[in-house]
Amino acid sequence: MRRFKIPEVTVGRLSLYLRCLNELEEEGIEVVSSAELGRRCGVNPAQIRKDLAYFGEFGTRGVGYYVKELKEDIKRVMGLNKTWEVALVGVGNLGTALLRYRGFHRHGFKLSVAFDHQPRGKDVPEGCELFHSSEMERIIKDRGIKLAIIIVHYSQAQDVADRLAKAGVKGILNFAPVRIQPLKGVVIRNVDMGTELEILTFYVTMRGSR
Amino acid sequence: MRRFKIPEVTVGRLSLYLRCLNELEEEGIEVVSSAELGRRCGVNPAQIRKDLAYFGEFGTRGVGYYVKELKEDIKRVMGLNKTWEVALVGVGNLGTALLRYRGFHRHGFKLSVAFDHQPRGKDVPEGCELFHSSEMERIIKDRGIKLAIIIVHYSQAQDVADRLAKAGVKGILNFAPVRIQPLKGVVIRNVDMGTELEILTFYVTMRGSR
DNA sequence: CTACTTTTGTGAAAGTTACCACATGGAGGG
DNA sequence: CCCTCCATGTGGTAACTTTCACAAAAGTAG
Repeated sequence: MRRFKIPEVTVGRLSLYLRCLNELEEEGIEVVSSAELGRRCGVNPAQIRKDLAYFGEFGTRGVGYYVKELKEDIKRVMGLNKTWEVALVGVGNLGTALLRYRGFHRHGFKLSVAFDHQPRGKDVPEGCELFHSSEMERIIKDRGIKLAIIIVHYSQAQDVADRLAKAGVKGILNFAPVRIQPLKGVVIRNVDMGTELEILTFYVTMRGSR
Repeated sequence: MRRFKIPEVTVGRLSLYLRCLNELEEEGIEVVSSAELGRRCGVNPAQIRKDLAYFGEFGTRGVGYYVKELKEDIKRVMGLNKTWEVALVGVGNLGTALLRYRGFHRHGFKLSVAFDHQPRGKDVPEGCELFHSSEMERIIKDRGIKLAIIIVHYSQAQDVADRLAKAGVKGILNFAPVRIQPLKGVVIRNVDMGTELEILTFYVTMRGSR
């Protein structure tokens, strides 16, 4: 089982395979070939085999992959064989919506705490506690929370990230439209919805004008 | 000005440069070198020059780039020198939050119509009209809307996408956790927040265990 | 006008990622 | 027990991206 330098695209595809395997399981399919899996999720079969080969040998030659087994293997590899507590910072429009988003729970994430600099009057769903930002470091440290979602105004995003890192957070999902500067020992992913739309307009404009 | 096959990463970076140029402009900086721009947005200077070279020559040797000009050039290249009307399908938690998200407007997008199969009692912001899903094709066709955001239950996403494509939509931003099957003449981008968190856990788990 | 400085634009090298093609080895039948 | 079948795992290569390094061009000073 090799360890170092797994391409990010590979990791993204693992997540995709996982979703596809769940569907297969629901359909009662027990064994799947890389060809079939590839057809279903739009990935070249050789690509799938290479992706999996980074982590070991999960298939059986002449047969394929046992859906249930492969699912568990991928979950283990990705660290998804446990529930992760996630802190959310910034309880505005989008923040509130994300707290209520069921998708995260399905994936084994629990948004258990939220922070805002104006918590008064704000409403969070059952199972989530809301605190003032000033308590952020303390609570995250106490609970040993490793993942956080930043969804504050872009001018505050870097500061929040720095504080989260200091409190022991190891992974940050940033929705604010700024690239957070790399922090030692912290993995950062930026989701920029404005950019996503702009990429669309680029290709739409281009196709239209040629 | 070359045209074909611009890598997606390049387009994403153009959007990043644009954001950075806006900041420079606000700071009153009129000229910037690829070195300075690169430092600010964490991109190799040669990369920036290569990215821009796909579309023409925008700089002045020995000087750099005129911030205002480059900004306009990039906007033109990306098709952002106009306001785009965007349709949003699925007015649930996240859908509603996206309708209220100011970020899109800043980028020149106008979420002017929304659709839901249960529009009754749902509240959309000023400047946005809410309709029943059954009117989707008609209204999109009538208004000539080219961009849409899908944020419905994953079981309906493909069907919605097919209908949007038929109605003349050319670009789809899909937030539902399914890969939409490619549609002829339509650019599709998937934003999968579950996957984003999973990629984080992968790297966090990996770093922790080595 | 010339010499010098600076930063672009770009050919070529290095580094990544995706894909093909086939040897390998497990499963099952005779 | 051997033979056939079939899909995996993987070496090699093609395709693509990033980075280097330098010639070319523009501005400036003497």
